[in-house]
Amino acid sequence: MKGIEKLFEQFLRTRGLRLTKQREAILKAIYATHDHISADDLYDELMDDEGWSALKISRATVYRTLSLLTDGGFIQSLDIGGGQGQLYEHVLGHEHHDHMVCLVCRQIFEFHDEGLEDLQAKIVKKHGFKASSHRLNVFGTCAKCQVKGESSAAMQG
Amino acid sequence: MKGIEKLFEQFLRTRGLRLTKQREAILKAIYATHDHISADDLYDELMDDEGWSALKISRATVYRTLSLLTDGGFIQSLDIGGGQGQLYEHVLGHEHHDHMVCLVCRQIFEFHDEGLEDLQAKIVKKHGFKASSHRLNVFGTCAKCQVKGESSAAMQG
DNA sequence: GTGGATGCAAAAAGTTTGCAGGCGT
DNA sequence: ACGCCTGCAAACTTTTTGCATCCAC
Repeated sequence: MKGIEKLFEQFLRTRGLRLTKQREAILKAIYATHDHISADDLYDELMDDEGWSALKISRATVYRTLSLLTDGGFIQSLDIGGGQGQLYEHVLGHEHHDHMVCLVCRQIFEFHDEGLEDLQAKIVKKHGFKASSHRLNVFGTCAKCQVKGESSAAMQG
Repeated sequence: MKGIEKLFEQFLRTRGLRLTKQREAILKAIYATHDHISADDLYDELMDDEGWSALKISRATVYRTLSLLTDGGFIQSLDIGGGQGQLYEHVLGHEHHDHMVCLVCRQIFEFHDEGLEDLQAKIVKKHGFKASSHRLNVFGTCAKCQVKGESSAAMQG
């Protein structure tokens, strides 16, 4: 965690950018949650967490910093549809994974399979494409909601 | 193509909805292109194609119909990032595939691999998740842009 | 004729940008 | 002190919605 701040500072330095309190707070906040969070929710969280202090953070700065963090590879965004815009998650200390999105409860589950990654890489390469990243989102119903679904279906007849 | 219109009509009927000229035109337009198109571009295209006729179509109707078509499984949307909103593509007569997005030229390439589909399905099921659909987007550099990249890199260095 | 569908324009939601002043280096 | 960074508010983009009118059935 401290290491990440160091890395961020280095990243900024190499770009001739400055480490400000706002940027630090945003980095911390997004690394403090292990959820997939929207820019707006992150802003709200920062308002709560930082409310007691004199530190003020505007939405604009949140967006600007999020973009910066994405460039630096500290976070990545995903869009799970439903028109709520981008969700962000931190990358460091949280290796690559794919997502299963439950369409009933909107919860997001992560999974990872090395064999799948290898096969994907092989196929893409076969097409002459040089992959730098990928995003696999599976939509459906999670185990919990499948059970709930059955019981409510039974109630309906 | 005629068959698709029939299917759409049936779909509307089962929902107690009506087949209007606007809906027909939008369906045709999205099945006429084999590209991934945004709502706005589709709107523009409709304005051109239908400009000579008396048929008027508003953006609102485009969005409403796109949503209807997605519900009916006639089209599907994807978001390739870059904040240009959703892109749509037709589904019928155009079986499931994944996407490779070239970050240089922004072109989208489609591919499909049965083995990959099977493996994905197996893994997801293993997690107790019931998948209804999935979206795999691979980001990177297409073959053409790799070549271009090399030559421009050579120029710079 | 009736109720769903449309166009228009305003509203929403998410994100970006211009500018004057603040602050990290 | 320099000039990057920030907050603010306005602008922008994409999509949704309210309402009076229109038209498919």
